[in-house]
Amino acid sequence: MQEQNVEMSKATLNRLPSYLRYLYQLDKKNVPTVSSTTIANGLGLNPVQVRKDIALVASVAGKPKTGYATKDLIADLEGYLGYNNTRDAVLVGAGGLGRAILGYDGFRNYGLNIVAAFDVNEESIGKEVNGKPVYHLDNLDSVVNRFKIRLGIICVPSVAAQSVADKMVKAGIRAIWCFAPVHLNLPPDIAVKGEDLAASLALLSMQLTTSSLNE
Amino acid sequence: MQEQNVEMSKATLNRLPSYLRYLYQLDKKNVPTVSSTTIANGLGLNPVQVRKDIALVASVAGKPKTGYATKDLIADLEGYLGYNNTRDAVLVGAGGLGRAILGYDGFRNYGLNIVAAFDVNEESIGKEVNGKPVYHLDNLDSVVNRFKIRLGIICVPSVAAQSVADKMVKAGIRAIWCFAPVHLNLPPDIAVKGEDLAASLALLSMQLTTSSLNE
DNA sequence: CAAATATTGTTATATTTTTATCGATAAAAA
DNA sequence: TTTTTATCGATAAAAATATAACAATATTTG
Repeated sequence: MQEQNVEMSKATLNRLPSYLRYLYQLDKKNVPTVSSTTIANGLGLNPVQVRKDIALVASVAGKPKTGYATKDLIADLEGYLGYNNTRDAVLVGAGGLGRAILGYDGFRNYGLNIVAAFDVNEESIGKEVNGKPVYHLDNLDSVVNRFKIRLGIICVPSVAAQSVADKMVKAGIRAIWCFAPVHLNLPPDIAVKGEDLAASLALLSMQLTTSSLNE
Repeated sequence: MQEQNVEMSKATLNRLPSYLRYLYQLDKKNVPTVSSTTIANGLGLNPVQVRKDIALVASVAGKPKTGYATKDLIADLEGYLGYNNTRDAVLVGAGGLGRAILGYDGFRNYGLNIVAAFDVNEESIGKEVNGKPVYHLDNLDSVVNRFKIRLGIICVPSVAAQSVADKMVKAGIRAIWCFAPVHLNLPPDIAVKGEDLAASLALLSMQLTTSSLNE
């Protein structure tokens, strides 16, 4: 639906969700328009950078002296980030973190829908978590194929992560979100996003020592 | 303890944990030395970039034709990233995600120690999660002060996040890791890392459509 | 209605980050 | 022992990214 043929830098792409979060806040306070300067100040960025980022996604030009219509900007960002198109995903590993993710209904607002979970632990198999069925891992291939699912979430312990990732790829998964703090060896055409939460927190913790604040 | 006075870019800092994950894997296979080319190939990076990153943290020079000693490099990275110094943290919001984080023992390997959790839900107060006590939120200030804690983790619903963040800052917290997908308005000297998991997954999902793979 | 002002979008400049090049060197091979 | 090779570290070039400068233009103020 939305065009992404314009050159969109990695850095810009990572900033877009933060703009959106900021705009939601303004919209809730019924602020009808917003300037690049306001956004920049709110997020600690440069106003020109904000304008340039916005120019890449906005369908309507901003008005001098006024800025952008908050609701329009929200709609454009949501559209660009694909929050309007639903995409299905599967999750493997219905332990603590897996169940927490299954239990979070907010994914729907981002166009994401976890259709099923998989595990090898007989305790959880056959039950549901937040309305989502938990199947045995052996059924992964069948479900992924049947529903043509491309997105996989790994919440298993580190030792099992590579094996699960391999199974996912074999089943047809093309992008993997991995919470196990390990390096996955996968074909280069598979998009992998490692979410090493502990390392992420450690990085934040480092900033306390260094007192150099980088986001 | 470790010096960070050399100019370390944001981008480099984010790559360091991935080097470490990759090196752990090699070390487990008893690979004694590793070259920048090997690491770069494994992680899809440029070898020169890897060498430069390593130069900023390594205490020993690499040897021509051989590379770096795996264990030395691991030690240097762990040291630089502060995985050896323990730092305490508190967590607010003992719901699904909060409990999952409390239940994860791996934080210890990163020098992180969650000392207590806080909530307002009478159900969980007074109990323990993975050996960590859950107190009423009213006790946050007292605990943070008593143990001189600087690091706070927010796992409450979005509507409560700002209020919890304010309480944390008032209590003396200097760095906040926030899982609620909202923009927090806080003094500029407070380090904030927003962990918008759904947005993160949505970004990964976008790559499926665009088929341009950026990490 | 004219002047002042805030803001946009664009073009130009500066900075940062990445990648390429190259001489030096340790290990391996001839 | 000499030659070849893989690799490092440093410097140089290129690419990407961020910031500054500025003309154009709505809105507000006098």
